Formats: sequence, C-alpha cells, structure tokens
Amino acid sequence: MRILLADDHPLFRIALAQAVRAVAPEATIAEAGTFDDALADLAAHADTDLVLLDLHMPGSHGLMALATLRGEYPAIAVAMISAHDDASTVRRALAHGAAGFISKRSGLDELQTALRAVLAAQTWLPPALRGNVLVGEADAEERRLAARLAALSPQQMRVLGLVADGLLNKQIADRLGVQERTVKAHLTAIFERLDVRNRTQAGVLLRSLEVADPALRVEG
Amino acid sequence: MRILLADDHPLFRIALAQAVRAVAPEATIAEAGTFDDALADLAAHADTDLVLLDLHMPGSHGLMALATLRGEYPAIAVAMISAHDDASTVRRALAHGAAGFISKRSGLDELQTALRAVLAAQTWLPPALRGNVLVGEADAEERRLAARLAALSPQQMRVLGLVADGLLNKQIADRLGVQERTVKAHLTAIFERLDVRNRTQAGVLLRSLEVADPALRVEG
DNA sequence: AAGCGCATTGGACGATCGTCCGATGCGCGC
DNA sequence: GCGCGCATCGGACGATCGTCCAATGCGCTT
Repeated sequence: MRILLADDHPLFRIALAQAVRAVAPEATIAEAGTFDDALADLAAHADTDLVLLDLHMPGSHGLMALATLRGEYPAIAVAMISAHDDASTVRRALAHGAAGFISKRSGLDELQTALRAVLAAQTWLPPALRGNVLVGEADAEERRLAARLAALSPQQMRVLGLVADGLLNKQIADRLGVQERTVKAHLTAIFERLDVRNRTQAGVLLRSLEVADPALRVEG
Repeated sequence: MRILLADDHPLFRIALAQAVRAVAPEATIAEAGTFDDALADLAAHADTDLVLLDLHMPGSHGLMALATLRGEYPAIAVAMISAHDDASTVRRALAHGAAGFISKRSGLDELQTALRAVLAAQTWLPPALRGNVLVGEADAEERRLAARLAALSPQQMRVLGLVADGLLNKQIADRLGVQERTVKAHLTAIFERLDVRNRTQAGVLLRSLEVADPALRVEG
C-alpha cells in the first residue's frame, strides 16, 4: 500500500501523514509540494494506490491536476482534499473521476473516517453534502470535458496549460526544452482531441476547469 | 424613476415586475431578455435609475455584464439578481460595483424588502451572508480587474467577448458588421488597456469573470 | 470654436499560427 | 517481432495575428 500526499502546504502534509499513519500504519507515504513533483513521483512509483490531491496547487489550474492524473493513471485512485468544498466543486470533481472529496475543514475524527473509506475503495463525501451531490445527467457536459481532457498525453497537457496562460509557442518551447516545431505538433494533436480550432478556444476549455480562487472565498 | 429588468427568464421578469410595482408604484419598468437588449434599452433611456441584472444571461459571461454596465453607465445603479448566491460570487459582484445582490431564492417579502433597500440607494445583501461578505483587501485583484475592464468602450467589450469565445478576427468583423481592419484596431487598444500581449491572455482575463454554471449547481 | 474620445478604415509588414507533407527513436502490449 | 502511441524534429506554405504609419466623421465637453 503506497499513498502520495500532494499539497503545497507543508504543515498540512504533516497532519495528513499522521492521520494516514493512524488508520494505515503499514502504508508507505510519499509527499509532493507541487503538481510536477507529484507527477514525477508517480512516474517513478507506478505501484502507488492512492493520491490525496489538493485542489489548489502551483501549476494545477484547479481540476486540471485531477483530469491529468485520471488520464495518465486510471488505475490509481485520487481523492481530492480542499477547503473549497461547495456542492458544485465537489460535483465537478466527482464528474472528473475523483474517488472522494475530503474537506480541509474536517476535524481529525472525520478525516480519519474519510481516509478509511477511501482506502476501502469507497467514495467519501463531506457529510453535509452527502445525498444531494449525485453525479447525474446535469454533469454530462462536465464529463464529456473530462473525457476529452483525459485523452491528452502528459506533455500535451503541459503544453495546453502554458497555452492557457497566454504564452507563445516559442516561449512554451523554451519552457519545456523542446523546439517550437514540437510544440506546434502537440497543438495540432490537442486541437484535434479537444475538438477546437485555435489556441484561444483550447485555453478557454482548460480554464473552465478553474475553481474560484480560495483567496477570495469567505466562510459561508 | 425608471427601472430596467434584465433577465432571460420571462416568468421571473413578471414576478420581478410585480414586486417592483408593489414597492414603487410610480416607477417606469422596462424589460430585457438578453444583455444586448439591455444595452440597447439603456442607450435609448439614459435616465434609467436602476438595473436589476441577472447573473446568467445570454452573451453575458457572468460578471462581464456588470463590468460593462458599470464602465458604460457609472451613474446607474446595478443590483445583481441570481440563484448562484454563494459568498464568493456575492463578494466579486460587490468588487465590481454592484449596488446589491438579491438571491432568487428569496421569498416575496424578502424580495420586496431588498427592492426597497436598493431603491433607497442602500447596499442590500442576502441576510445569510451579511456581515461576512465585506469587500476588503483580499479583493484588490478583483477590483483592479474591474477597473481595467471598465476602461473598455462598449464596442471593445463586445470584441473582447467574441475573442473569448475563440472567434477569428474575420468572424468577429462579420458578427459586428465591420471590417476586419477595425477589429484589429480595437484589439490593439484592448491589449493596451488590459495590459496583455495577445488574444489568448485577453480571453483568459475575461473568462476569469465567469461564474460557475448554474446548471451544475445543486442545493447546498 | 476647439479639444477629446470613440469608431471606422486603409496599406504595409513582420511575427506568429496552424497544417500539409514527411522523418526518427522509444517503450509497451499483443 | 510487430504494431501502436508517444515524443521529437524538418521544410514549406497559407492563414492569421498584431502593429506601424495614416486618415475621416461623429458626439460630447470645455
């Protein structure tokens, strides 16, 4: 049993690790502070069983990180961990294949209960939302989007992320250490898979996975 | 006293009109089912005192309609009307200059109370959110965005909206009935005012005003 | 009357984009 | 082994983008 904790907050990773050890003493625990680190860890440890993924990480574009992981490692369960736990966000995460959704506002007891559920391959949701966050027909659009994004290769997803930031092909090439020619090749493939015609539309598509900035959030 | 009701739901406009008549019998009431209709109405009736604006209208891009109105008619009060009434959305609306925020989940009594407050030039918020939705330092980013968007002319805003939809310059020109040349001129001005370098970044900026699709929303 | 912002259009030009043809090497599963 | 997807690169080319120079008319304010 191997578990990866992906969260950009070191203190929270410590708390998470303690909770995990309490409910699964035998598990191997890995940590990542950025999404790229998480991808690197999974590339080196394909035997990972579960990823606890923060919704807001550097370079993750909200639900993009989840979409990327689900597309790259369909066999690895991904549970979202987030303070931004409104019904809409939880629902979208489930539509994108999340194995569960753990609120950062949970107390230790609830967190451990949630971890036990997720480790037992059960879908876990915040108690307050349970029952009214059903993935139904209304999510068809979100799921089609998830399916299309999951069809992208890891490198293509990186290119798309940089396109969505407004970078030029040349800048993207420099950032990834490849030729501009290669970036163009990726873009042609990306457009075809996402069924869009230009980079602006592709950027909009990716941005639709954004979740409201938690810095602007206040307690309901 | 002149009031414009801008909502794409005819039945809701009727209900709104009744409520307005109940609290302000002397007011002239105008209606618009699309954002373009609303703009046309205001262009013909600059003496309008208040706009009750739905957050989700055809061609409005979420808070973009609010930003446009505030930039074009700073003297006209705009109160948002929306079913998507979470704290974050309300806060962003206020940062963009909304005179109030009326939840569609309000009962008739609350709606009338809200209307009286807004008509008395008071900021009105849903009772559940009052007190913890203060526009503070955390909204600096949102307000800078609002200021930049408010600096755009109406035509520039239309161009920007179409750019954010991924249209080509030629397509935008056809849609607006002008030459591609003109669209380029507008874009150059838009880039300068928004402090971006290309259309993709401009589209992302506008899209950041998007609010989560209400079709995906469930009751909290 | 003069100034200013807005909207419109033109020519020209370099930069950028996106696609067409093609190629190589790598890893993985049948 | 062989096929397949992935990632990389190349030339060429037309389409598109964005900016440089410029102009006209309109409405509003000073």
